[in-house]
Amino acid sequence: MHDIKAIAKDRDGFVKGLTRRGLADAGALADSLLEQDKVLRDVLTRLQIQQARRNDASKLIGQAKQNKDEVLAKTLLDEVAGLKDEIQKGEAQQRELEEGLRQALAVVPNIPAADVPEGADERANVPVASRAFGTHPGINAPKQHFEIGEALGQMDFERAAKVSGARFVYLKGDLAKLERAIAAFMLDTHTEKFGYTEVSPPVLVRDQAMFGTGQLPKFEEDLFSTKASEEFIGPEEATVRLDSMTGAVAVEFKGSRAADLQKSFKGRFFLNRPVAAGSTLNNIFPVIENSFWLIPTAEVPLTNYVSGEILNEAELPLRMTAYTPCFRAEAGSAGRDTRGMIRMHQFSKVELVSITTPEQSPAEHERMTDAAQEILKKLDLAHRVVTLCTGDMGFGAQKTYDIEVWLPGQNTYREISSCSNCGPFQARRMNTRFRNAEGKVAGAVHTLNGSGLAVGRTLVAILENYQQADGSVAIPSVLQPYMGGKTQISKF
RNA sequence: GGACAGGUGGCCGAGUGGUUUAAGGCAGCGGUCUUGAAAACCGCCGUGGGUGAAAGCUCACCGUGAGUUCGAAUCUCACCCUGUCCGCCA
Repeated sequence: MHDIKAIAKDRDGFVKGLTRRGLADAGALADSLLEQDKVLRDVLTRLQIQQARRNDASKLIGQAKQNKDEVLAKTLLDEVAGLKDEIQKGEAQQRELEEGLRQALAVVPNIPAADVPEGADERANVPVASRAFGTHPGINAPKQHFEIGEALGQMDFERAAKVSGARFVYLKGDLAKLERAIAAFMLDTHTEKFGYTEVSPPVLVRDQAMFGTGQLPKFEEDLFSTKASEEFIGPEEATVRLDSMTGAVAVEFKGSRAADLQKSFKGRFFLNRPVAAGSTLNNIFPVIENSFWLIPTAEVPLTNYVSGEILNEAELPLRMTAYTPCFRAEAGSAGRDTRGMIRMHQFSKVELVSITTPEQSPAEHERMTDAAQEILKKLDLAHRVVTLCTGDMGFGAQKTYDIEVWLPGQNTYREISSCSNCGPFQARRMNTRFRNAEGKVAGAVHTLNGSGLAVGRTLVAILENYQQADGSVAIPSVLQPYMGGKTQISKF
């Protein structure tokens, strides 16, 4: 989330940054935001003058009543009689304008860092030569990971489809154990070598956490949700109208939790008998769903760990790592990567999150990328690193490195990690700040996140890079201790 | 899921409609005293916003949101969270 004051101070920088990202009308957006802010401040200024007058008068009324001076009290009461209405109107206006501005700001993506290359899509990403590692293994007629896994009898997509549908998998035997070994190896490396604290976080979270890291409100269709409970809203809290011409149904919520209800209303109704077009609809009720979200990445619970807090600079950087399942709806990916384990509705990942100061964050970003690469180096898997161009970066990122591992079976590099510096963007959404050495609040922290690494794709990479001519798969030496000393995986 | 009790500054804690501008204490910072320290004493000590060149003036915030009132930490309603007991449960 952007700071409106920062936009006001540097409108051109804001417009230039968003234009670099590919936004067509950044100038108009900036003007609209600044205009909304101006209107809000005008309302505030007027309202506060009225509030100050009311406060003074109320104090005097209190004194007068204590002195039994009913005449003076009455005079003062008459004086402020009209003020109450105006103040309430002003407060309502303030709420509305603040909410409007907040909503408008909530969907604006982060500004790319100055050293991010400009471009429209992944073709404009720029390799980081100094971070390239390894050589492609010479494998004769390499197989793809699902061919290898299925031939081993330890990877089963058909049964997963029977039970859960497309984009799920069963791993069995040594492959199931290998997944666990990979995760344990990653966690041990990050905690022991890089000082990350291992965390086992919640994987179901509230709206507010998803808002904090930027998945909501814009990317709801990528998420899965649970239905924790549902509620039928009666006529005291909702009015339902059916348009007799178009048949369109309109719902208006009222009462003290109207705003919450509006937010939780997903367009479902409960009917206790058929209704005809007309004005009164007493037998149709809106259904409110109270739900949790399934995390698409552990970035969400790890980053939100510090939401709403003021941290001491001395305790930064905060480094956390977690091994969790991740759930993604993959809306809009229909037909892409349909075979194999590359794109799943459920996969596991070891995540890295750092909370730092603005001064530290660029260095921390490099360090985090080092930590992620260290895993691939120890596994001796060839890979390259690219700096994402402005058009390919995620919503909350100001700079992102993708790590792409070589997959002989696919004869290509595939993303296995994405390390992003989000700057103060998420911290502002979460309201996480820090106190400097002098004890003064010194603004929003910077947040960073990166995969360290995607466990499923790491397993894919091992299968394809360590495949043997006889159909077995060699186990990388660093994983052998985690596999009970085994050196290879074979059919049985 | 049921019953009850709670939620006040970094922490503890007082406060049931009107000089509350949130008492008091602890911790922290500065000072006096001291050779130095401790003690004692004095002062400072929340966040965000509006306005302003600044000093300052001012508004909001006592779990969250709405409401009653000239005036709300205090009264009303809803929600969230915590604790204890009961029930269920890996």
